[in-house]
Amino acid sequence: MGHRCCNKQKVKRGLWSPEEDEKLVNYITTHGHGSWSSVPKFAGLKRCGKSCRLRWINYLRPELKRGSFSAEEEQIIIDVHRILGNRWAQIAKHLPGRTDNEVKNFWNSCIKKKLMAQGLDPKTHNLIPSNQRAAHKAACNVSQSSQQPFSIINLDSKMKGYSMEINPPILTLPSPYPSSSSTQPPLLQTTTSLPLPTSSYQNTSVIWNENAQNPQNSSIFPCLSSIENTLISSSSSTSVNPTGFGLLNENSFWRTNNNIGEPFDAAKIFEVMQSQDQENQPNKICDTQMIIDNTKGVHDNMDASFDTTSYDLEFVDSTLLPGSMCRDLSSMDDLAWNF
DNA sequence: AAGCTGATCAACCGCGCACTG
DNA sequence: TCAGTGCGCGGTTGATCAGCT
Repeated sequence: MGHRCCNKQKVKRGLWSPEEDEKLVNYITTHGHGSWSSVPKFAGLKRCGKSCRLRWINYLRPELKRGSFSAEEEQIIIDVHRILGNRWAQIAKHLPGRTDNEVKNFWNSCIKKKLMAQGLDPKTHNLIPSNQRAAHKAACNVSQSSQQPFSIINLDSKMKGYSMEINPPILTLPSPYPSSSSTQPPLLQTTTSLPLPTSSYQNTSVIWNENAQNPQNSSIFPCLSSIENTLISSSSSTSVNPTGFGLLNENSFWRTNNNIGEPFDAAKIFEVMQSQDQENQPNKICDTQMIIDNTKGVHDNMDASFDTTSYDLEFVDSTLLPGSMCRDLSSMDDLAWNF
């Protein structure tokens, strides 16, 4: 059974020969593909139009980048996948020269296993509950030592000790208050116990959670089991928080490279994002940080401001933060989840 | 050297959407 | 409004390769 577009004629299948490739390239470079269904006829190929299209898009296009994925590309895939899921074509748009097929294959053959080896659910990017993690680890027979660690959180020393929240997975770190302070939340005991990388926090978007500094308000994460419970409940949902923007409110501040501490303005954010998009920068807003004014709690608005069922995918896609979202699960197990 | 196994990747398949008459 | 057609996308398959025994 052939494709609907080429049922009438007998078409060749399987691997393309160099001669076929040459015919297709010659035809498309001189005439363009126009209607794909008519390409094989005019190009002198016994293939269906669909097959020609696929061959051109995935293999013959001159702008294609061949070779293995760079670490940066890998991180972009992870970041974008976390938000968009298996929308390979959308993900590939963030990787110039890469095809959806290539990205999909790379994900399935490589990234997926790495995430699983690190105790992450490749679908949700959340931690797999501890009782299921062992089974996952056994299932994916990948050597931890050979893994290039991902970063779910990159912090530098300036940020150590602050309470932050990432959603999802949600993670709260201790407050900036000295350990002697009575306001020290009963969360993690010391920040230095966290084996977090100390570089490139500029690529990490974080949400500061003032409530976490306040034991009275701190309904989240009083202990690890709560964290894990949160993660578990989060991972049981099929929805993901696309950007974390939902945590922002009017008391939030927005900072770009040239602009520090302006009041949060969604329209302005969108404007900046669009302008950056127009400049076709691969790392659209990598350098952008959301700085939350921690004079007011933002947690109260979390639930109301983020509707997992109604966010605009196009908007999300246009405002992605490649390399700027949750990072580093390399040490997630350690982080752990060792309490 | 031969056989086995897992990884990789090119290509196919089927579905859904958009467009057109 | 509806059927037909083409295209794009995501899931899956199968051929090939590399590493191991």
